[in-house]
Amino acid sequence: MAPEEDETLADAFWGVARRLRHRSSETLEPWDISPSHSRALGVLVRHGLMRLSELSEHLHIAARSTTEVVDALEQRGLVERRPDPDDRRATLVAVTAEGTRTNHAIRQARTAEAERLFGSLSETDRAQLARILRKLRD
Amino acid sequence: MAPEEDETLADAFWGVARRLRHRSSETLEPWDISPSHSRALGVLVRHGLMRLSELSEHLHIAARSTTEVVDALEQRGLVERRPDPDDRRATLVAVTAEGTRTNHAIRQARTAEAERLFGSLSETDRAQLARILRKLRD
DNA sequence: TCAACTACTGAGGTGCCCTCAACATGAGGG
DNA sequence: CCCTCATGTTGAGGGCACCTCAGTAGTTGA
Repeated sequence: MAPEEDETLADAFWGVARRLRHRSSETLEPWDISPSHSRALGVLVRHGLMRLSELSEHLHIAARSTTEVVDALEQRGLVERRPDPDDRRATLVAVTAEGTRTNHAIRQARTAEAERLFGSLSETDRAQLARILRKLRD
Repeated sequence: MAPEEDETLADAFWGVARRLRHRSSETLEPWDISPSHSRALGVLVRHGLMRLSELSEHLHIAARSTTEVVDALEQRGLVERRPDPDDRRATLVAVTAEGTRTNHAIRQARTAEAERLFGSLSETDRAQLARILRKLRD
């Protein structure tokens, strides 16, 4: 049967990932922010104030990596760290006004970007893709 | 209507990519080889002897990056460099016997891996996904 | 009070790419 | 024949997105 074809599924995936990475870095260039950072910003805007550990869970990355992401966003003035009044071990991350504005701008730009990359697909293909990806990620 | 949903398409993509990376590194652990290196090995086995520059094109990466990939494969004895008799600027990359064997073993393991990750999908979903990914990558 | 646990971060590392510039070789023209 | 320009590869250096391991400050329960 053709086991090689299943195999190329992963390869095809990486091929698309590469293109997507290129596109994203172009799109985000004006804000000097990386895709993963903008993702974190999005989570923070949607869910509001939270601890670093909580953010880690949302992003599915290690706590240590979250420190770096927050460092970058803080350096750009998009978020700020605050002590948690309830637990002095913890640090809360809050989005600044600037962060909220930037997030909006980025969302718009990324919608346009998705248009360009995923635009070659039909509506139904796009819906299929979204559905399948979510299933894989559950 | 709901532009945010299109936006998450890219995010969903990265979520799956993360899982795929984890799985792959587990699967490939016995051979101490990375996904991208195994991809290169696959290309070389399928298409035979070729120049570094040609390999770059197949992989869609910069020539300089190909140098690194070949370095790694050569270090593990899976490929070897040979001078190109027709052009002394060029270097040919050839798969060794060990490389061919390893490639076979890896293909089998990766098929099993795909089974685990993509196994939650129906046959038709898998076919859809493969088709859509190839369209996005063309 | 003390041991066990939790939240965060410094240090250091890996994978997978990139650009820029150097270097040798090759091909074509004056 | 030499000079220039193009081509093939690689050294140097960088960036992003992650990781683990170990350490510190703070908390909680017996």
